[in-house]
Amino acid sequence: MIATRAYGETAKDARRKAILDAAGHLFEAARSLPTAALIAKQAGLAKGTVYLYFESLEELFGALVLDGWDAALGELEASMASASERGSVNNAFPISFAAMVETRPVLMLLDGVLPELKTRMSDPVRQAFNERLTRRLMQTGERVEAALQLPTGRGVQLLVRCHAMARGLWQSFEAIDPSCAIASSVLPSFSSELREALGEYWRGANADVSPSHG
Amino acid sequence: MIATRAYGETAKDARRKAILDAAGHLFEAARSLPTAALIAKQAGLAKGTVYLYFESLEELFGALVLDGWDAALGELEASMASASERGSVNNAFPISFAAMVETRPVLMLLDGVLPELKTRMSDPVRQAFNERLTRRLMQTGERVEAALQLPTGRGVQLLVRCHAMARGLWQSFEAIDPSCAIASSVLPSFSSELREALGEYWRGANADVSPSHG
Amino acid sequence: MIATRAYGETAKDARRKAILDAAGHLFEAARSLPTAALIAKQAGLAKGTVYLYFESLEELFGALVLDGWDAALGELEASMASASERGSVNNAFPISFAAMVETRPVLMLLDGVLPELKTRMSDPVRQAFNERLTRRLMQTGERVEAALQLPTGRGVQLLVRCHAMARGLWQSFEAIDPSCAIASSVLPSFSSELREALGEYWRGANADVSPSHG
Amino acid sequence: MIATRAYGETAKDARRKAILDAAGHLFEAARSLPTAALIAKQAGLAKGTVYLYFESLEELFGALVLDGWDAALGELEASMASASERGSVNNAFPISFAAMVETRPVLMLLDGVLPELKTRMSDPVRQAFNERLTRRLMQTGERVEAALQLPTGRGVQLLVRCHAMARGLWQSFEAIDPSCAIASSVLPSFSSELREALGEYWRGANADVSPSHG
DNA sequence: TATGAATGAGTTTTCATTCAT
DNA sequence: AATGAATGAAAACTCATTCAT
Repeated sequence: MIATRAYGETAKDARRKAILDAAGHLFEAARSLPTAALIAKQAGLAKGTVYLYFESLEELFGALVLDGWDAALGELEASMASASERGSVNNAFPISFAAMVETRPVLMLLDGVLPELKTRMSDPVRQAFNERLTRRLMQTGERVEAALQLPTGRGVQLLVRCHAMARGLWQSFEAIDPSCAIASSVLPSFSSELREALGEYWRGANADVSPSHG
Repeated sequence: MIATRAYGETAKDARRKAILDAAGHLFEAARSLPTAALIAKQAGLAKGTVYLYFESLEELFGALVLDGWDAALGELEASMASASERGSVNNAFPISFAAMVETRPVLMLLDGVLPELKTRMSDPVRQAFNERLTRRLMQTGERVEAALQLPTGRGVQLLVRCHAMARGLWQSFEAIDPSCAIASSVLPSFSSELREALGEYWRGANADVSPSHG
Repeated sequence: MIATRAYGETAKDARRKAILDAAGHLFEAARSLPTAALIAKQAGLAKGTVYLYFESLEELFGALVLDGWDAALGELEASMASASERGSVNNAFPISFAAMVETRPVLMLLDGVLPELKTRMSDPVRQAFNERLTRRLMQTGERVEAALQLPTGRGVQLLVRCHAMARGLWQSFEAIDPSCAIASSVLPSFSSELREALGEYWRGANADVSPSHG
Repeated sequence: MIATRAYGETAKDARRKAILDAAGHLFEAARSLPTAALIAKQAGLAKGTVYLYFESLEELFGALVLDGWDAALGELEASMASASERGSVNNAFPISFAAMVETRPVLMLLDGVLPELKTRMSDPVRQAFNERLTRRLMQTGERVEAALQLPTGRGVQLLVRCHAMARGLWQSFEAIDPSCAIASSVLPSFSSELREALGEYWRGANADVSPSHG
């Protein structure tokens, strides 16, 4: 019952990925950070092996967040690029963003535990995490600026604000208890809420400031 | 060194409040949920006494959140009412909201641990928590509707969306590591970000839909 | 299977003593520091209870050493005092010292793990340990000076040197493997070795320096 | 980055030596037994390779002790021999012994962990260790006897007793915490303590027993 | 010979909660 | 009502050793 050994960089990357997948699945199922023992079991490995690939659980979860956002932002960039080609850039961003979020509930779930998680990270781990995440966001920000012909810096700004809206709504809505959400009569579903709210924000963000007839 | 006994409802309420205060101070100082032992010590009581007033730590923290939002929303309602009297209702809401949030960092901090916290709540405790929070939000929503002459339901909606923006931005910015926040060059401070973002959202939310010249 | 509660200082002191006893017995039997789980079991308590009385295992073992030496040195002081009364002070010290050591093998055993133990102590725990041990030794040193009419400081010196001889011999001899000791033909038993070696040292320490006819 | 293979006895001995050196340096630096992984890294080898040269870590550390004492005793023998030629044998032994110890702090450090180490050795390893150490000591003992014209057996005896004094003093003094040692006012430094104590012992050990005027 | 990935037993410590006093 | 001693289930992480390559 000893796992096959991962020799070579490719195999090791794959194993690392497998561990992250295991952790992700468990987290999604339980909506709560899994233990090292559980992750190992799910990945078909021994507990110690997990620590061969990650220096601590916090680093592991950090990597999960980072990888998740990397993929999601990549998708977003692709959407923007193709929209840019078709000339229909206008409201593409909030729509693509909402789609991206809805496709990946794990990301929102992970965002929910991030504050708690960061608390427990060691200083260097947290620093590395923050830096990598920031860098990735800024990259997408630049792509957005290019696609929408926005001034420098405006891309990340929009990205961060849309993300904030999504994350905040998620936590109010579906975070833990979909059934007993806030005023389910008034605010029907996370999905429609998100689209509407992002739409409103986007409209305000792109309005000419001058003729503001509130 | 045995604490005076709290006879009668008033005395008991005061003691309950004292426990919550102790927990709140500790949480704010450490940015991490305090243990039962610590809370008791800070409140000058024995550990067991805490459990006379709260059935579990989760319930205690839930009450902390609820009380915090109750006070904050009360303030917000007052702001709206006075703005309404002065006739200057227009952008009063996002400004008051931002002010409210900035005055009470604990609330945002608490919001950060809420997902984790809810995970650990027992079902009935979580249900009660959700219900009370919802009810309180809807009450403020109605006041907002009255002050701004909005249709039914629109008040909570705006409230929830502004809250989402605030909570989401906070978590991106100041959650744990103010120094190493996201792209500090581009996105300077939580405070200014929040005001700007809420401003943009509010403009979009109140624009006539017809002449949308994006 | 819940242990009776130790209410009041006396009961708590007794329980603390019981835990130390349990640890001491286990250590003597296995000649290796017992785990927290084992100590608790031996003492008929839950693991967590041990940590109610000691902040860490290291502190516990430190207390074991301290208590052991306290008792042993007390005995030594008594011996010196009674010898002083009888006027037969001359070689009383090395003899009493040897007797003290032989009666208490645990002390020597503990001395053996002390370097290792100190390595693992936290700084404050180690500091406190060192200070208390030093203080205790100096107290006995003063008593020895009084009984033998020695100049100030000479008492601790003799104490430390005799202790060094005893500890060093023990570690060479019986530390772990009594059967396969060093040259069992030439150096028969720890006990006789110790008496002889201390006798030799004592003679040299009390010789007039002038007529040294080596 | 695969280490060159050690073909032939000489090459293998050299590699074995390199591993021991690595372990020794690490131990001296950290004052605590290094892990297999660390030793391997320091030696520029893979973990598995260490186990080609030593059947267990305990055996490795045992070898470290043995080699250390072998060198030290060799030096002592040389000192005695040269002192014997010059005719100035009288107090040469304690002086040479003290010098030997002071030059090699690692030895004392290793002595400190020996009890702990022996506890963990497997029976055969411990047996072999004890036997080799004994044999080496007896050899030096004989040389001492020859140089000082002592009766058979007296050499090891003196050797063991001086060693005991040194080891015991070291553990009281410098073992871990040089600053906070025992009564630093009364007992100034390990070095001077050792010389004085050995001097006293030596005088007592070589006094004629008959005219003992204590 | 050399490598280094995988193993998993083993340990300390924390802390919410209970309940005898 | 208040106390605080006792509980014991977790959980993270280490590290000597093995063995497939």
